[in-house]
Amino acid sequence: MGRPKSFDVDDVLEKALRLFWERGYEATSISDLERVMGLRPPSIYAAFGNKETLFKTCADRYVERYSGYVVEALTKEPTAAEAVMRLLSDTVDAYVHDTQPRGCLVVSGAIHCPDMDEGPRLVLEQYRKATEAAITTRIVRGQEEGDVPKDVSAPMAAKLVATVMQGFSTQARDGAGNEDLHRVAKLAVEALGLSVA
Amino acid sequence: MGRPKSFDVDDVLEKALRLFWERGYEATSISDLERVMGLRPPSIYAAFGNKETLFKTCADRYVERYSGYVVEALTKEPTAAEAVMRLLSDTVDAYVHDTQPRGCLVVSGAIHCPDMDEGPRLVLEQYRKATEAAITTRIVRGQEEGDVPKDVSAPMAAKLVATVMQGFSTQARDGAGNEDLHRVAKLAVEALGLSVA
DNA sequence: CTCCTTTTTTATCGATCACTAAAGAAAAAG
DNA sequence: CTTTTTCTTTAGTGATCGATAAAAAAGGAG
Repeated sequence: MGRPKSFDVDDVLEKALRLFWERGYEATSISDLERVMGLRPPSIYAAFGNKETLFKTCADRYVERYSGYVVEALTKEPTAAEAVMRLLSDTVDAYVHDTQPRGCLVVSGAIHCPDMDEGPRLVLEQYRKATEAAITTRIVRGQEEGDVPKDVSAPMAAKLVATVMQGFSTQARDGAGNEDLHRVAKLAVEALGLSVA
Repeated sequence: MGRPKSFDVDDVLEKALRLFWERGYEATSISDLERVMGLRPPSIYAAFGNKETLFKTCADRYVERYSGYVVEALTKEPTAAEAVMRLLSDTVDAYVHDTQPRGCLVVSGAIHCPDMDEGPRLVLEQYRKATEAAITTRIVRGQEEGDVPKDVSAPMAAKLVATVMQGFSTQARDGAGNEDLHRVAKLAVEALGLSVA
């Protein structure tokens, strides 16, 4: 019962996500969000709490809707080398894409926040670390299955992959071309030495 | 003639630089700068213009005082492979250092600014691109001098190195250890295939 | 000393920040 | 219909943003 919402929650959330993605947490004001969401402040606060909880909701949405390729790449390929190659390749396509803001919300969305130990920055940091951990797990699996040499340090190889992904976000925002970054991704994987022989 | 300044310009500039380095351009307020510089607003504005020009002055200072290792690494080593190895190694030491803020001001100091086409963000972007260009130049030189295979794409190899450096800034801010990043740097260089045979 | 220049201090400025109280409007329930 | 519930609109809150006007203070020049 009661008066029904005049807007579609999913729709306005997508618009907020796009703005946070483009401008980052701190540089996006409630006033900016009002404009793109087409809502007055009380509607925003009633529906999403406050700016920080709205951002967290958007971050979760980003991971669900725009980062699916990470798990996809790490689970759908037969070898760790192929998984990592696909991961980096799909990352490039996600970061340099005509219909999306450049770069990654998780990497570049909240670098500097007043409090390092809580808030948006920490949420994204946890997502970054979860990604790196997932890569480590995939490489370890490769070693168990025999497609990755045992002398490779899975955590360090994974950290290099994560580092390259994070660097790609800056590169994408600086205007790097899709094709160039694909070549860089290929170079990076070759240097990893993940394939046996 | 006239009343002499009550503060040392170099000294307060260093303090402003450290704060921008730690918190980034947008998250650092004039009020914060007042506190660490020990100055009242009119003194800051009279000496440094406004917040944006103060940041640019700090960015220039950062490059001069804390990024000297880049040119050093690219000019003082006999081969491109050694130059790149030293560059990444010194980058790790610069980004994870007990007496300095973690990460890089040029990479992480101004990700999101209202105007993409001017202001702090653009200044840092230009520094990032200058670094990548310098790496390219060094690798090309290696090819001319015969220590880098001719079939390597210098621009792409340089972009990978720049990407890893940029990723290191995020890694450093996320708490990665100095030793771990050194291992990652070594991995990255090995994968580059810059050495002939 | 007095004058002149520059810097300091004090006290703000208007704009914008994130956020909200209160009243009006739109639906379902009775 | 009236009542109840929920949402939207209007209009603002105090706090902080970057930046400044005006006056007091500290030096050198004469």
